[in-house]
Parts: sequence; structure tokens; C-alpha cells
Amino acid sequence: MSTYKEKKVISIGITSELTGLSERQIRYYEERKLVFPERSKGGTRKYSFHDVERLVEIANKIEDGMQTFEIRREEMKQADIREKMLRGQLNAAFRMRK
Amino acid sequence: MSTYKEKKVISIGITSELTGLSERQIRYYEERKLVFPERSKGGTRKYSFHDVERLVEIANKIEDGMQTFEIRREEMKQADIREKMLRGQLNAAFRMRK
DNA sequence: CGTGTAAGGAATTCTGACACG
DNA sequence: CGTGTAAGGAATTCTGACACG
Repeated sequence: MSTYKEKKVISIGITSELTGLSERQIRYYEERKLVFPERSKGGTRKYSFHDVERLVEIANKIEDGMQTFEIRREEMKQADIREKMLRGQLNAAFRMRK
Repeated sequence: MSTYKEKKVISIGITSELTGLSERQIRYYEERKLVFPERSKGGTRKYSFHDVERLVEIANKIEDGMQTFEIRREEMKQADIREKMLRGQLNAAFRMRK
């Protein structure tokens, strides 16, 4: 379960290097609720490799003219679809059971 | 190729948390040539998840009474064996070729 | 030998704000 | 709206050294 990709261990400086984005951009995307780094006791941000990939995707969409709220909306929609599909599967499994 | 496990992106503070070792211990193991973090331009150390695992192994061996030079020697021996096996395979392949 | 600690300095990160547009 | 920047402060990390044993 403790997968490397999901562990929040990367500082914002390294994250900036890995993504090619400025720290300003990275913090702004957090402000717009697009990424959710953890914090150290001292308050410094910690990102995962998954966050790094997500940040690059976000930046690409912004480059394509999409706005942050649209990106967030789009992602919520995706999550919604996934949930509905899951529900559908569960229901199907339930019906099969009886 | 860019595998998460090998990327040197973790600061010594986080590495300390992940391993349960003190920063002093981690820096000492580097001094004894047991781990090889990269450095940022500013000079701060950066470790990989692989380094984190290696550090825990090192600490375990030290707890078992092994000394750092013994650990290093043991690892060099392992690398030597691996190299010989590889050489053997290459030779076998070469002989088969003709 | 392996590790803790206090010391002083340097690198890193944080927040809130002003700027441009 | 998305991003750059200067500002002041706080958290993080660095090295070399002394200590214990």
C-alpha cells in the first residue's frame, strides 16, 4: 500500500524543478484547489510524484487556454463518472448474488 | 527509465522521518560511503526511496553489531559476485554464438 | 566507533501584497 | 485570471567541533 508514487515527500523547490513550473504557479494551483500537498510541522509543503504529474497536466491545460475552475470542474466530473460506474458494478454484483 | 524509486528528491528531514534515523546518523553513513545522496545547487542533500530503504538496512546491520566498514565491504563483495555472474553469462552467450 | 549536541551561517520556504492586464 | 516580484520572517539544512566511550 505504501506506494512511492503517492507518498508526499517532495519539497516545493524540487517539485518546481521536476515540473518546470515556478513555485508561484504551484502555490497558486493549490489555492485554486487543484493540488493538495501535505505540510511538515513547520509548514513546508510536501508533494508526491503523483502530484508532480498532476501539476504538469494542469499546466498543460492552462496553456491550452483552460481556466483553473474549468479544470477543477472537469476533474470533479471525472470523479463523478467513476463513482457512478462503481455504483453500477456494485449493484450488478448485488443482483447476481440473489 | 525515470523510476520513482531511484529519483533523488527527498530532503534529509523527510528521510529522517521515513527511516526513523537521526540526521546525524544519515550524514555519518554518507561519510562512511554507504549512501550517496545528490546535492542541490545550494548544497542540500537529496535522497531517493531506494536510499531510504538502504539506510534502514544499514541501521539494522549496525544494530546487529556490524561496523560501517564491514557493511561497505560486504556490499562490495555482493557487487563483485554479481559482476562475475554477469561475466559468466556473457561468456556463455559468446561461446554459444560460434 | 557511532551518535548527540550547541554554534553560526547559508539555503529554502512561507505569507500577504502590489503589479500587470 | 494567472503569474512575477520584493519583503520580512520562520523553518530547514550545512559544516566543523567537542563530547562520550
